[in-house]
Amino acid sequence: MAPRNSDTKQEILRIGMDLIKRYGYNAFSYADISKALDMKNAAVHYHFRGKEDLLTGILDQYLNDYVQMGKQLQGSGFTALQKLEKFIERYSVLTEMNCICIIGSVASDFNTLPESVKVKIKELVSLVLQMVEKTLQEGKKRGEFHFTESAKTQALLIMTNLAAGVQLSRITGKPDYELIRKALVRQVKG
Amino acid sequence: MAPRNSDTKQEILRIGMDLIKRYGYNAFSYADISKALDMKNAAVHYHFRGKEDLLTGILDQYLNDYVQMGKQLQGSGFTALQKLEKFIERYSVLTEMNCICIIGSVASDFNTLPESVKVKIKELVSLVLQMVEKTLQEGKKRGEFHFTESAKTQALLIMTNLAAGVQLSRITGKPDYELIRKALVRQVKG
DNA sequence: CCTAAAACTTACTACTTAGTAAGTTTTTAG
DNA sequence: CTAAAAACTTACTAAGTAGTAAGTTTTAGG
Repeated sequence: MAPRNSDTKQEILRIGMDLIKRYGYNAFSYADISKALDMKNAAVHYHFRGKEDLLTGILDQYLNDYVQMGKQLQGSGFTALQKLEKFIERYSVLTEMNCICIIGSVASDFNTLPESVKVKIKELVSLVLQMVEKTLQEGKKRGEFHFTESAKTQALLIMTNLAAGVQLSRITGKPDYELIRKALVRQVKG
Repeated sequence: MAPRNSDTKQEILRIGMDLIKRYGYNAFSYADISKALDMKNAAVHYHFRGKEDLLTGILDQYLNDYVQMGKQLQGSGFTALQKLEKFIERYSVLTEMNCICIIGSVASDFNTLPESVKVKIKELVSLVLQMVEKTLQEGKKRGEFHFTESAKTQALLIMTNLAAGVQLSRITGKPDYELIRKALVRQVKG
């Protein structure tokens, strides 16, 4: 079913990430992945010893993606607003795909995860929050943003609006996500 | 382990709700409930034919609780701010218990749920949103609140701040929830 | 006390889960 | 061409999953 050309390990990570965003970590199995790639579950175990290792791999790649995005945006000539909108766009895409964000997904399953993964998630969330906070600070300095809360608090507000926005809109419909998205941009613009 | 005096059906609902808030719908089993009540899994099946019926029962009770709270607050002499704070308090308690809200929990598992349950969740979320929206409108009319967004949009912002606030603070720590809580109150006060 | 319904337990089924050991095919490098 | 490492498949296991049928205990009402 899936193209067998490219790196299998990468394919597994891709499928796994999609399943987490679509159904949640505790709702998918090795069988789901192996079926999607038209192989046996033992093949998945060959690349990732256990589900813990798989989740770790998925989180690592997600974290890496963010760092990559951060580097790309750094000194790119983009305004702070453009940077924020690139961040928001990720959530818009999720909404369109009927998915929720990885962070929101693993946050729900958090208490069922092993300690090593919990630590990784903490790192990931902290990194994302710091990136948003930094962009907000930059925007305020440049006179693009005029929010009154601290940059950290405003970053928390934005993160929660987006993370729960995709969750909620999956239930009540996409227009609600759009209302949230537009409102939070107005909020930071002041 | 649990007291066997009161209604078992109610006890099952209580345990089930706790498990959903703590671990998520797809992360608990009938065995978890029966063990907690020191009985056999078949006894749980006696009260709730399947997991779908159980979730429906839990959602019904949750919805009922909200309607009850709504009636209690209606014409109670409480200010709009006090009503809003009573709503927020529910999330503060969740944070303290290391739990997330039912809505956020089932939102993550939404795509794995049967259609009948999805409909019920939609009703539940709509009701909660309407309650918040109504309180916001009342507060604005009475000069307590001064937010600039529409009451519906502001209700969405508050709901997402709180729902994802408890999720995020379970990862990054309770202080982050407090930052969000205080900021959103400032936001509606204007 | 007696009966009948309610609330269970016992004992099971069929299926799915993560995970593994051993063997086979494919790819790669000398 | 060949050896060996990488990437698999086959064929399992042990545990957990929801769910059920039949039998037993408990409870409540006449």
